Amino acid sequence: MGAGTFGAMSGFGPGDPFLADCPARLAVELIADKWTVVVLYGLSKGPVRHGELIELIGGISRKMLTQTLRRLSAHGLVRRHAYVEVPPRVEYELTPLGATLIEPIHMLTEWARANGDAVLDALDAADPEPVAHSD
Amino acid sequence: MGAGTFGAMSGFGPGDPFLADCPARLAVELIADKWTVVVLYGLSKGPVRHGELIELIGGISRKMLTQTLRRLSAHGLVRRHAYVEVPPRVEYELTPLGATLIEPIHMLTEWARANGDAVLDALDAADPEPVAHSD
DNA sequence: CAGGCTAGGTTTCCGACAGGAACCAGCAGG
DNA sequence: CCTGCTGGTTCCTGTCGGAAACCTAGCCTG
Repeated sequence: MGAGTFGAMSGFGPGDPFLADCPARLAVELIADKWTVVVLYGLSKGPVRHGELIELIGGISRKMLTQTLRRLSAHGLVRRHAYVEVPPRVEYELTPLGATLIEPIHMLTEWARANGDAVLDALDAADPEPVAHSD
Repeated sequence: MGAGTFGAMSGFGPGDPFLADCPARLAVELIADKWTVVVLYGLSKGPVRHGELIELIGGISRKMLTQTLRRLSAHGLVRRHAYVEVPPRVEYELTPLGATLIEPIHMLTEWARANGDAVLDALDAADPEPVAHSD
């Protein structure tokens, strides 16, 4: 094959986070979750309690919040601090490793803030009537 | 997902991609998919065929690839080129809007490449063996 | 003293979705 | 004639997400 003429497949090497056997794929799939990015973003401002996250995020169930936080904790991105009080108080905070994830996530959310409108506009143009129930 | 009108109380403003009613949340949930990031990354080098993506990604089924590409196409991030040939040839490429997503995704994958090892290490430390019951 | 409250977590049930495999279309070649 | 190549769709099933109820455990209130 020519040099650089067909650049579609030539650019991917064993270090690319694209191939199935690359460890980066695992990390990408780690955060490629419905709630992971939102939860991490919610923790970016400092320690937050369980109930605070529930109300803050809006739409997540207790089960999914606990599950997501447990997974992040298991991956070393979040630290759980359970105070032995009554009523029980549990705070979650980012670990230094988790804090490094805030940067790319922030870029992602910045992109969303800048282009979310264009995405919704394209979605509206592609599917103009999602309300039409003219069956 | 019911985007209820929950009142946010902390330092998150109405423009934050964190609240349920923020359009950026929609965009974040758009890419918070198991395959979306990987597919977009696969398209970042130029037009790619359907079968090429299948082999390149490794692990994705035809259905999920088509579904993911259709969704990205509906959101204006990907453009589909179907050549009327035999055997049929279909190429997908990023739109300019989709190309702007490559930057944050690249940051994400760079983070994954840099910290994926630490994540796996923390995962290994947190769950070394499920038979260790010191309790 | 009994019952309810708070706050985090878990369990159960159910609906939706991801995923695999088989099938379809349409022409070329053995 | 029958198979194969390529992209896509449909069917079936396993798994996952979501809602609500239940649990713990101390304190407050009646």
